[in-house]
This record gives sequence, structure tokens and C-alpha cells, in this order.
Amino acid sequence: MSDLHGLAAARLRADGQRYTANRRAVLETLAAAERPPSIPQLLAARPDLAASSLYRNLAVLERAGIVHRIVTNDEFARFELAEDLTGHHHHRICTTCGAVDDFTLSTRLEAELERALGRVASRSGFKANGHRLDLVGTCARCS
Amino acid sequence: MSDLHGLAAARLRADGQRYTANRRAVLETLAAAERPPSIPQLLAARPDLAASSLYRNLAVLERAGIVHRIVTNDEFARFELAEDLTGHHHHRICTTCGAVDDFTLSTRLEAELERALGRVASRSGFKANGHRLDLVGTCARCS
DNA sequence: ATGAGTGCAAAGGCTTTGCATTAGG
DNA sequence: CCTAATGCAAAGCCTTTGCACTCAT
Repeated sequence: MSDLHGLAAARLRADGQRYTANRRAVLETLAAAERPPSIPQLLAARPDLAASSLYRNLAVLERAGIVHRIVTNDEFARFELAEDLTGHHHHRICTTCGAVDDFTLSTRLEAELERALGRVASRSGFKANGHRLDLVGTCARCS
Repeated sequence: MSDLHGLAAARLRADGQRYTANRRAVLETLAAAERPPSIPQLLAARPDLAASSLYRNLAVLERAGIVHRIVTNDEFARFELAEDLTGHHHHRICTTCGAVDDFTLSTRLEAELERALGRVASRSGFKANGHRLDLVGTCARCS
């Protein structure tokens, strides 16, 4: 995690962007979070940060491949560090409270899935970038 | 598809709702669509339909289990008929143009996935409602 | 008849943009 | 230095709500 900063700086530089204090703050908040926070949660965690800057920075960090936007059925998006910084995983999404947390599948099943999806993609001229597998339901606290 | 209307009427009635001309129109547009339309697309297809009614009706139809809201990384939600009317399937999502279309997996892989996800859910006290598996990338037209 | 559904317009709320100022490299 | 980044305020835009009218049953 100590070279999260180095990595982020490098990727931003590659994209012609600077690694500023605000961006560092966003990444640290994400790295420290138990669960992917929404924008309101990020704003609450960093009251000093202007909303417009947060929106702009999340967009920049997403384009640079450092953070990833999770879209749930919840009203706002949530953000996490990119998969290559945290490892491939999936999300358990609670439709009642909107909470998101992570789980993984066996590498065997994951590989099989990857093969099947590769076939689906090539069959249709689709260029796959990755997949998204979420478990949707009600978390322990909400049921 | 002819008893889409009968089914919809029944489910709405069960929810204390009426099956009106607007709701019929929305379902017919969804049934006729090649790909899940967004709200702007639905409005364009039905210029006579007030935006507020469309929003209200989509919410009603979703609660009654007749339509399903698909959330992509795209800016607006897309809608399709519920899975029990069309069969279980997954989505190929183009991150460039936002288009969504369907694919299916072998029943074998699907069953295996279901088992694995069942284990993941029970292990954490999560009550699974279903899963969502999407292939994310660039469609043939956009690449 | 009678309450749900509809349409229009206005309000709401998250997100984006303009612009002058600050700070990164 | 010189440009990107920031913050504030204003504008945008999708979505929701209020209210009087209409239609389904």
C-alpha cells in the first residue's frame, strides 16, 4: 500500500496529470475504507474538499485506471481502487441499504467463466475488457 | 408474447394497480425493442407520453415484477422485460456507446455459478436474490 | 361513482461548468 | 514560469412532486 502513491503518480503522469494533495486524499480515503464509499460519503470524510473537485478528480483517477466506479441499483455510484491494485473480486450488493462488499470465487471457476465469456465475446466481435459478476440480495443486517 | 398483456394485468392487479393504456404502451415498446431502451429512448418512441407518467409507470411495473431496470456505467438506466418473461440471460455492455445486448451461458456453467454463489451468500448471512453477470467492453461497431 | 392514473409545470438534487485564484513540476 | 488544479457560484439535467382533470373498473 505504501507504493500506492508511487503507482498513482506514475499512472497520472502517463496521462499528463499531476498527483495533487486532493487526489492523494481521495486515494487514501479509498484505501482506508472497509467498503466502497459513495460520493456523499467521500465528501463527508473530506469536508475540506470541494464537491466539484471531487467529481473532477474521480473522473481523472478513473481514466488513469487508478479507481473504479461501481454502479449498483443504489442511487449513487460507489468507488474503489482499481482491480489491479486490490485483486480481482466480485460484489455482494444489498438492495435494501445499498451496501457493497467483496467476495472472490475459486480460481478454477473464475478461469472457466473467463473462457466461456471469451467465447461469447469473440463470437460477436465484441472486445471484452473484463466482466462483472455481482450477487444481488439483502445483507444480514437488513433481513 | 400475446399473453404478455394478460400476465402484466394479473401481476398489476395483484399489486392493486390498473393496467392502463400507457402501461400497455411501455410494455409493447419494451417487447418490440432489440435492445433495452433508456428513458430518453422510451420518450422518443412515445412522444405522446408525459415524462412524469413514464417514470411513475416504470416504477410501478418494476415493483410488480414485470420490468427490470438495468444499471450500466452509462449515464441512464435501461429497461427490459423481467427475466421470467424472457428467460435468464446476461448482458454485453459497450462502454463506448452504452449499448446493451443479451447472451446466455450453458446451463451447466450457469448451474455451477449458482451453486458457488449460494455458498458465498450463506457463508455471510446474505440472502441472495439473484446474480448479475455482465461482459464489459467495446462492441463491434465501436472498435 | 370514486379513486387511481395522467399531464403539465414547478421544485429538487446530484453533477457539471465558468472563471478567477492557487499551486504543482 | 506556465499550465493544470482548485473552489465557489451558477447553470444543467434527469427525476420527482403537487395539483387539477380524466379514465378505468
